[in-house]
Amino acid sequence: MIEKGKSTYDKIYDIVREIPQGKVASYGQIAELAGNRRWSRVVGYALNVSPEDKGLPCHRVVNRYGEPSKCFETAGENRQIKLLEAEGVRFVDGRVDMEHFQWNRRVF
DNA sequence: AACATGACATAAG
DNA sequence: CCTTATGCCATGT
Repeated sequence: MIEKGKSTYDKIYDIVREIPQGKVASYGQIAELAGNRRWSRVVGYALNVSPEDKGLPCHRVVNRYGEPSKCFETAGENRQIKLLEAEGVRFVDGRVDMEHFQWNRRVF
């Protein structure tokens, strides 16, 4: 069967939903897993226009430096950081410790 | 079809 | 470390 209807955004959302709790993924990583590593920008755009946060842990997506999005800034604090820390993700100097918390997809 | 936008990534100075 | 500039690509107008 021809499976269509799956737009690029859907693929991206699908990957994002697979990010386990306590882990984070970079835009480039998601783009690559979604099928094209050059979709990094599209990933950000997709999350920006994401219809709902339901089942979409967009807070587990950070840039390659582990920095959270400014869109989560509220009252001078990043809600994204709080959410991640609540999941066990450690932050160092305002950035995620990517070395230890970046999603591997093949857990091991 | 053309242009503008964007929660990125990489390179260069 | 910082700022610019360029590449990249789906979407919306």
